[in-house]
Amino acid sequence: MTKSNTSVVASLRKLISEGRYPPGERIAELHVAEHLGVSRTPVRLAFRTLEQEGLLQRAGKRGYQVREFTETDVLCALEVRGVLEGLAARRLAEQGLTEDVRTCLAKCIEDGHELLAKGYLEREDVTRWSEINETFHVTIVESTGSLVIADAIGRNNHLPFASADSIIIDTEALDREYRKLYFAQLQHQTVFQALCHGESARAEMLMREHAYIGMRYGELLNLDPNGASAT
Amino acid sequence: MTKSNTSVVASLRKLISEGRYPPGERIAELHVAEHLGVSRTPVRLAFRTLEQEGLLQRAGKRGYQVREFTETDVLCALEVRGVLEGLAARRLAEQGLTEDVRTCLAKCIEDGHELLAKGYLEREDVTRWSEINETFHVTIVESTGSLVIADAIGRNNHLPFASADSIIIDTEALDREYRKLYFAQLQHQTVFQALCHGESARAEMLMREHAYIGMRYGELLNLDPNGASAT
DNA sequence: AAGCTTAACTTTGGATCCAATAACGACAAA
DNA sequence: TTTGTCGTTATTGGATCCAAAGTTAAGCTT
Repeated sequence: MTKSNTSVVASLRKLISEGRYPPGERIAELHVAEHLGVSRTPVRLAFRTLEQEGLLQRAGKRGYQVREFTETDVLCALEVRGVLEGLAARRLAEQGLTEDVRTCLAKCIEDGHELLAKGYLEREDVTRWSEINETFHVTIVESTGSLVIADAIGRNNHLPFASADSIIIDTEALDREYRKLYFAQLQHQTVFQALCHGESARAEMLMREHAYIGMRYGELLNLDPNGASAT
Repeated sequence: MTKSNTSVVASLRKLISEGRYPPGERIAELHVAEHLGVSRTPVRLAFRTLEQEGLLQRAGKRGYQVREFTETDVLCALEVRGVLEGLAARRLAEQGLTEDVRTCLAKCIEDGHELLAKGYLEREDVTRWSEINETFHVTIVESTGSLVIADAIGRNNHLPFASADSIIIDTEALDREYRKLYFAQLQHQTVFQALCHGESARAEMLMREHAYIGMRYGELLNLDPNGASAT
């Protein structure tokens, strides 16, 4: 059969998220290799990748085990993602917006509001939101010269989606977190919208209003540390 | 010789950051293997790890190349780190503080102010700051039940330190970014200090004052999206 | 019967071998 | 002289082999 290595990683990730290899369980190279019909070598490579992604962890000195995620872990991962996207959004805003970005954002905002009109996010809505999000993400990546932030987002992306299916999780809490993430993103887009129409003053006001993530980060140099401590 | 795999990763990372394998250059398994006196297998494993870390990237379909970082990439990575630490700090603050955390933070703040008293951060100061930071980081990790954020920070940690040495970078800009990061951290610690003394009102005031990262993130559900757009 | 020692088996890590393929170069034809 | 094609070479990916380390279990001793 001879699958390519990337597909081994994908297959293994899928197996784990499906619960075929339950969290906390030790995972043997040979077993996976036979299961996927490949040699041990690509499996070992896949293990390294999955370890870096955080889906696997070393079991003492001996092999790997599927990492256990608590509910807060998953929610944390979503929060990390939200914060990083906020950072990306801020940098994008600082750089200025090209025409492509504007049209893309307009579409995202439109779709977003439509999705938001529904009271409760169904599972398929989350998927759809994920697609919108993906577009938004790609736009940011392509506009931002630097790939570093995009990488950071990408690195943290697998976690919630891979593990949310495999663990018992309070769907209501998950939904709530998704909504938070979504609202945060909508706020970013709102700021962009203001920027698109050249209303920079209003954009800045919105940023302050939203305690825009990292907004004052660039101003930190002007702060007196002792003053900050004493104020 | 038979080095362990983790040491191969470390050695390779060191070689790259020393510029032995210049950015953008293609890097061959065999060459590295001979250079380190090991077989190709551990090198291949190391390549996967380094790829996930973002230090290597695929060169087309064929092999890897050392990733090139621009100055903004490195600064971006530091900014990512700052944002993530801000998030970690917020969660820690929400959870409440144990006695260990309090003493550790007190020490960090003391050392921090001392370091800050110097006008300009020397290279060795950056290292020292890095150590203080490490303590702070470990404390956060041990206190926070969830390892996810710590992972996220860890994943993005290699980049700036590994590449800052290997590329030509405006040291003044780097220093500026370090200072920003440091000030941001000091702000977090200031908030903690207030929390330590039970001055929750003042802590909250400081959070608002600093546009504390993610502070209002938990309040987003109360916002009317249309209202946010219209306000 | 309980605990310790030892031996067999399991499993990982490293090295080597083989196959596939992309890069490189040489040679020939236009 | 230039370009296209074919053949060689270099390099990666997968499979297999071997060694080392650990785990388990059985047997022996006290």
